[in-house]
Amino acid sequence: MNKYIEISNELRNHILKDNLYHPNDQLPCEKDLCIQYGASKMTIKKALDILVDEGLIYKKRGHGTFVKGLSQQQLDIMEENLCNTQQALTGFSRQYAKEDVTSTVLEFSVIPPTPKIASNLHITEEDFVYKIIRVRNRNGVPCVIEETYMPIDLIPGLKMAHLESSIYAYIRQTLHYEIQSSHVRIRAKGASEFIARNLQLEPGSPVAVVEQIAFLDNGMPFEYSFSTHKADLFDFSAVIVKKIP
Amino acid sequence: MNKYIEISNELRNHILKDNLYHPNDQLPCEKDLCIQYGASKMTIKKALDILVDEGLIYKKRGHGTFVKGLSQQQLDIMEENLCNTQQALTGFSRQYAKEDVTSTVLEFSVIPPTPKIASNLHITEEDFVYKIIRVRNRNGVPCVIEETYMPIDLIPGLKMAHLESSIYAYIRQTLHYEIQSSHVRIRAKGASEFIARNLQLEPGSPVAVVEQIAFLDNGMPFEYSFSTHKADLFDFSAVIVKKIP
DNA sequence: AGGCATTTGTCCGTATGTATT
DNA sequence: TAATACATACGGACAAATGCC
Repeated sequence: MNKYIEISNELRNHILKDNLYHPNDQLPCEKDLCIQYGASKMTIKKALDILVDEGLIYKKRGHGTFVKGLSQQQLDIMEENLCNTQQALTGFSRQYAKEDVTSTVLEFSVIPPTPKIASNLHITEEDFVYKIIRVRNRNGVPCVIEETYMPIDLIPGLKMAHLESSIYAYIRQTLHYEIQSSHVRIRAKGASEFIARNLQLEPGSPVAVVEQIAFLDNGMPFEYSFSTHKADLFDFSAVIVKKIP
Repeated sequence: MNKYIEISNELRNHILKDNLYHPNDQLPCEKDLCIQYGASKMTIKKALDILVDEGLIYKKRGHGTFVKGLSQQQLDIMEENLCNTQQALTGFSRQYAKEDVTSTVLEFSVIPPTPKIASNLHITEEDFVYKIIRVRNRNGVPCVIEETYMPIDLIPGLKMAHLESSIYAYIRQTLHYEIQSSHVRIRAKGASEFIARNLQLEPGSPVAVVEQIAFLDNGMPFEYSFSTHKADLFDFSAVIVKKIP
């Protein structure tokens, strides 16, 4: 593992687990951290900047580096979520790996894409896409319904069995692609009759919809999806840090 | 302005506005960019890494740097949102600066905080907080209702007039504090009777709730708020980029 | 399969700038 | 003013991944 990753992991643990650094504590200055970790200033800076981006600490020029005044609840959320943010890129099955996850496939077909789908998947309307509609159950309870489109050229050989377990595992392990990033858009709405029926809700009940475009590490969008979550099971966290002073 | 910010701004414009670099295009290699911009490798790398974080480009070691296969719609969203993500830290009035924004103050009082509020604002239950409930109107239409708590010690002298315009402007311009970051949590639910009445909705209609803790550049949380958005006016975008290979 | 050139990644050292106390 | 601490920028050495021959 890289040095700056290791240092940032260690410092993060000191804040979130070891209780070595508490909210509002000042961290050792960069020079001391250099000595402590036998690293250069750039390496320490890089390690600290990761924690700044994660929302754990802040730095003030001429002053020092400090832990933010975070509540225990926030610390807990962050401990759970820091990996989770990354796990958004590992698919539903991995995200809830500890729980009993099953899928009910409602539709699995190959169709020509609508203009919107073609555009977002960066293909033409003459290409074909898989259309997949799945209900995801956690511990036997339906909680998300996913409508997914993927270019067949990019993800060849997709079978029903993959849908019932994890498409992401197929992409990673069989096709040897890596997922690089994902652009999400979150909205709320009332459940349609179709959604309501499959999530065991009343029509019009509040649901959260995550529109996602996911990219492979070759820059191509390979998945365009709409995940509709039961409102009371949906919880999305994010940290926004000011970059430009 | 810093060199790496300028370079990254220029490259971003080449992608989003000048149409100089298109989706899937390869950018010049770092060495060439060094020559082109008269900058060192580290500076170019830093500029490019900003665009990677923003979700515009990706890099492959031993191969090069490329624009992602983004749709025009995505490019539009990003052009609008790249500033917006940062503007989440400037408050509602700034965010919708082009539109006619008004506020209706429903409650403005000073109360002792509940345990949850005290914890998230990192104060004791013996401190006091402002409690503010405001309806925000865009072009005369109520679209968000905000329930806000702020420690009176941190934000002294807050008056009704500030609530009717912008609290953030007061904090920045009068108290000379800067907002450093904000932790948000997004959920969906059905509107309560109170929410429904004030947003001119039917009770139970879907709404999006943003729970936010905002931090000053001294590390202290100064605002704990719940913003309830009319579902059809709520739209949140985010980019998730895989950091660890 | 092996070797080579290309390209980005990591890490170090150093110098200078800027904000705070 | 001086000391402190983080920020920017440069250059160089070596490592690791990729594509091509």
